Amino acid sequence: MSRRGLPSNLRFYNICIHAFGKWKRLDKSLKLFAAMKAASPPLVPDICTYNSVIRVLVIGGRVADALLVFDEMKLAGIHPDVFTYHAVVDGCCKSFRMDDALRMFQEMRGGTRLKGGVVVYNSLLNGLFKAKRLDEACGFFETMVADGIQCSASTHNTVIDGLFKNGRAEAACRLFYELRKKGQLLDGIAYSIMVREFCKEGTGDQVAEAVSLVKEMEERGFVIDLVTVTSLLLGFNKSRRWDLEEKIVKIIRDSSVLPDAIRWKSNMMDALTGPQDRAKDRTSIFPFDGNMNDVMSLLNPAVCTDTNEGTTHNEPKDDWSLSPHLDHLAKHADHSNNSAIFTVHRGQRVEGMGGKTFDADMVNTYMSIFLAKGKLSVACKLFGIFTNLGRKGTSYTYNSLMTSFVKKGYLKQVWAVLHERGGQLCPNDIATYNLIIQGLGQMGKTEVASSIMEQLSKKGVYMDIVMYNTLINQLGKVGKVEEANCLLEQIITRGMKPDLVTFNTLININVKAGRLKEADKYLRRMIAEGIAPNHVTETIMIFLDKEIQKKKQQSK
DNA sequence: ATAGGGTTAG
Repeated sequence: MSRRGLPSNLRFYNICIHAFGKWKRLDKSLKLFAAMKAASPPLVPDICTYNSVIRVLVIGGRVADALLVFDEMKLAGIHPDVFTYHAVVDGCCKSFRMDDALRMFQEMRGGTRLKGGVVVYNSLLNGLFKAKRLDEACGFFETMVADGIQCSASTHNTVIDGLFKNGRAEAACRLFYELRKKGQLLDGIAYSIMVREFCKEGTGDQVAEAVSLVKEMEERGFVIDLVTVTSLLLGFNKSRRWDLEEKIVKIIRDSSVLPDAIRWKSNMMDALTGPQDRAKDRTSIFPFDGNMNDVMSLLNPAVCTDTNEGTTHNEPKDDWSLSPHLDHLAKHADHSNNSAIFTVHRGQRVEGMGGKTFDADMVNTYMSIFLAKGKLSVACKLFGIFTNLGRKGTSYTYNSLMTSFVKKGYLKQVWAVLHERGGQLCPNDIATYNLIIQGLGQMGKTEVASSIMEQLSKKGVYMDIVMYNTLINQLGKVGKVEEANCLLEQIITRGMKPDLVTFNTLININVKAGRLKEADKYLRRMIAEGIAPNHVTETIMIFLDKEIQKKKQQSK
């Protein structure tokens, strides 16, 4: 297509659609698309338009729609390029649609012979690890090498993190130390992952090891950012090694976030020792009367109103349009921000001191420390101080507060917090929904939790392994063991792999229900999957043993 | 334009 023939306006629209996507204003982007087509003379969407719209849909968590638009684009005779494939592959990976992601990837690599860069490979690699498909992830890593792709630091970080999260700590460490020996392709993030792992267990020795790694980071000139500092703070608190905190301040020469974080902490401690506002702890703002419709509408307006499904067929069809689905989306742009169920992006990235999120992230960190200690009212007070500052909480602030409320059975407070968020721009992230599922179980509303998951499933919304594990446990507790067992098959059907928690939960609920044979079956299956039992499994097995002994005694 | 902070099991 000749450059001269292109209306200059098209480029302008494309840039705006892309920009609004970054701000998570899906509605604005879609409206712009509609406006563009309605212009006179009408502008014809080009590859850049489609790439932008697809990216925007992915960012807004509307992966299913993004895939439909992707198909429409091909039907319209526009050939996807590497950017298009990158967007759809990335979207699929982030929403646990690994089979779709792999299919797209093969289409790109085999069918169109486009050569994707290392970024696409990294995206897929990360997705496979996140979906707990360890063997495939390792295999894919080899494919990458075979394809002649030059691994980047991100590749190694993804593999190190993926090995840790899949119970292969030893292999992860080996890779890290091997790369360190070679002195190549390791950056601050690799160190940060190692620091996190050493801090997680919280024994004094391990946290000391983490501190020495941070020292090495400093020597190598890597930035010790807020993510790393957060891991350290959690480690100091768990191990109670305050001497290490002092030590690390001395180690760090360059100005970094750590001194700021520690100063922030002492200011916060001062504020917290002031008079406690008990009323804030127990405000019952939410008039929860047991009406489950409220819960459903809170979860997802579209589930209740049915407006989205109904309109598709009643609309006058424009037979000439090459993008009917996208047109439909654009027409209903106003609702598009509400009907996104999850954001694909989980939390917000932290840029470091000076960034707007510093306070929010510090609150998050200390909130989880207080909550872990069961100091709910201190956490509430902290939350109050934070809200009075007039800042918007990131989703994690709410999530950690709600986790604790849910665990203590303060469901009213959970609803209050959710209502507070009602008018917010950003859709809740998946952790929030995991909490709701958990909360419903606490209220004895397992069947509601179950039906919500079923509806999400029907809508093609992605659910992560935590959500499944939570529901499996709840079904088991109310005696619906058979249904729980079925969920395992559903996990597999959806292209995910059950993890250690899934199997421990399944074994546990089957033991408790007296189904010893099934419990044994799941144990074997777990081992066959290459998942190593841990101390939780052991506890469950001891219980299983006792049950078997009891049975033998009875039969005598 | 990809990677790192927590959440699920006893």
